[in-house]
Amino acid sequence: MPDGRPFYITTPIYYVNDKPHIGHAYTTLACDVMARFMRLDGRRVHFLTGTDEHGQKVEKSAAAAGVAPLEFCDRVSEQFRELARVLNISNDDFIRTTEQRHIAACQALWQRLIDRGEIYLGSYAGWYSVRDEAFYTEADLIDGNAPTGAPVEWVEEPSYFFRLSAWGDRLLEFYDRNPGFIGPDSRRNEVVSFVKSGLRDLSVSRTSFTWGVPVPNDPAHVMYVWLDALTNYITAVGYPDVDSESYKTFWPANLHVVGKDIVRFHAVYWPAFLMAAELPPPQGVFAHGWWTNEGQKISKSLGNAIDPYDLIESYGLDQTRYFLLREVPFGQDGDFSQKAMVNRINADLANNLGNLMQRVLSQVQKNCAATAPTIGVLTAEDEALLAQARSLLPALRAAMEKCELHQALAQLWAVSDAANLYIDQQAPWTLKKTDLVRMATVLGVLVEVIRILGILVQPVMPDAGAKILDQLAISVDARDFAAIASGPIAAGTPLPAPQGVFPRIETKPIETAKA
RNA sequence: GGGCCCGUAGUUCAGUUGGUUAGAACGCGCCGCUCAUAACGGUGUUGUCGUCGGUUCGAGUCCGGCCGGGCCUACCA
Repeated sequence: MPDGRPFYITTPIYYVNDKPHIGHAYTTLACDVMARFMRLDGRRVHFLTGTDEHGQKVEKSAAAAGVAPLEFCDRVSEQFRELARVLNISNDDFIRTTEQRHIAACQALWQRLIDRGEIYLGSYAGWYSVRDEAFYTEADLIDGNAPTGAPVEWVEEPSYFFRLSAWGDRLLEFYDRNPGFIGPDSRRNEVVSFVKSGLRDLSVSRTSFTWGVPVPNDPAHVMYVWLDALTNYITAVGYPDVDSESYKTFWPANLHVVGKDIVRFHAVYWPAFLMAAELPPPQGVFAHGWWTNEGQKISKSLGNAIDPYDLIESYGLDQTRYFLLREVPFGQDGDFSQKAMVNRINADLANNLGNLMQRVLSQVQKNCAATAPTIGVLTAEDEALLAQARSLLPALRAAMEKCELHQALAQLWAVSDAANLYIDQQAPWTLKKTDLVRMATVLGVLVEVIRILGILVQPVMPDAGAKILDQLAISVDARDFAAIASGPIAAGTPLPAPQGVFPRIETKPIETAKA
C-alpha cells in the first residue's frame, strides 16, 4: 500500500512578482485534490509547489521596495507558503529557485546542453525600447515605434541560444505518440499548430540584469528565467543526481498542472530541453482556465481580484475547495459569483449530502440505540444502491486520469442523490413501526453508503471528510480507499451523536470582492 | 492575416462513430412525505438545437456561406 506506483504532480512555481490570488489558489488546490486522491488510493505521491524568484522584474521590484532581491523573495515566497497552509495543501516539498540545490541543477542541465551542442553562443538583436525595457520584433513596430509608442533602438547583445528550431519534428512526433501529453484537447491543438508553424532558436541567457542563475563559465550571463524555472521540476527530485532514489522513482513527472497562459513553456520548451539533454520528458501537462468575477474579467485596473482568504473566511475552507472544483469543468474558464457559491453550498453540501447524513444518523441515534445498525437480508434495492456506491472508486480513478475533477464530484453526488431517493422509498421512519429488522438493514445500508462517500470526499474536502468519518467512528487507519472494500461498520459499534457538517447559508451572501 | 474552439431549455452545461417523442443540474409550479439542516421524493414547465443553404431515407451530430463570442500566433514572467 505505501509503496504503490509513484505519482509525481506539480504546480507551476509562482512568480514572486505577484501576490497570491485566486488563480494560484485554484491551481494548487486542483493539484492537492489529485495528490490526496492518489495517496488515499495507495500511490506513492510526490506533490511539489514553490516559487520562481529570478528575473528582471524581481530585481526591479526589490529595488523599488528598497531591499535586496533575496530578502524580497523571502517575503513573497513566504506568502505563497502561507496560502498553501491556509488552503490545507498537502505538498511534500516547496521549492524556491534561489535555493542552492536548484542553482546546481540548472547549471548541471545547462552544462549538459552545452556538451551536446544544444546551446550555442550567438547574439540577440532586435528593437529595444529603453522605456519599456523590452525587445520588439520588426512586425511589432508601429510607425517605427514600439506598440506602446515608445522609441526603439537597434540593439545587439551576446546571448546563448537553445537549438529549439531543431526540435520541431521530434516534438510533433512526441505529441503524436503521446496523445494524452497535453490537455485539454483545445490546448493540444494550439500547441501542435504552434510547433507546426516553425520554431526559432530560443535565447536562453541575459546580460541585461544579474538576478538569475549564473551561466557556467560565463559570468556575464544569467539564464533565461524559463529555463531556470522549468528545471525546478527535476531539481526537486534530486537532479543532477539521476541515480538518486527520488529521481529514479519520480521522474518523469506524471503531471504538470499549469494555467493556460504558460502551456507553451511546459508543452514545447520543457520537453525540448529535456529531450535535448536526453532526459525523459514529463508524461502530462494539463492547463486549466481562468476565473471571472461576477461575469467580469479580473484585472488590476478593475480592482476586482478574488482574494482566496476572503472566500475561506466567508464560506469556509472545504466549501471553497468544493466550489472551485465542482462549479467549472477543469480546463475551462469559469465564473465566480456569490449566488453560485451559495447555491452550491446549500444545494450540494447542506441539502444533499449534509442532510442525508443528518437524517440517517439521527435515526440511527434514536432507533438503533446509537450503534451501527445490523444489516440483514438485502433486497434488490439495497444491492443496487450499494453497488452504485462501490462502483464509484473505479469511476473516480477514470475521471482523475483525465483530470475531470468536476466529473468526479458529479459522480459522488449522483450517489448521494440515489441515497436520498432510497431513503424516501424505503421510509425507515415507517418501518420503525412495522419491521425493526428491516429498518435496521435500510439504515445500515445508508450508513455504509455514507462511509464510502465520506472516504471518497476526502481529497476535495479533507476536514469535512474527516468529520463524516468521525461520526461513523471510523478509525484513522481505515479511511483510505482500500478500506472501502472492507465493508460496513461492525453492527453494534457505538456512534456519536450526529452533528451538522455542512451548515446552510441562510443570510445574504457576504461581500468578498476586494477593492 | 493564418490556425483552433464555441454558439442546445430562465441559467450553467451533456449530447459516442448522423437514427425512434433532444437530456441533466439549478430555478420555477403543483403533489406527496415528515426521519432530516423548511431539508427529501414525485411530477410538470419552457427549447425555430445562432443563421442560411447542401449531402442523406434520416442531422443538434457531416459539408459550405453568413452572424456572434473566445483562444493561440514565442523570447517580461
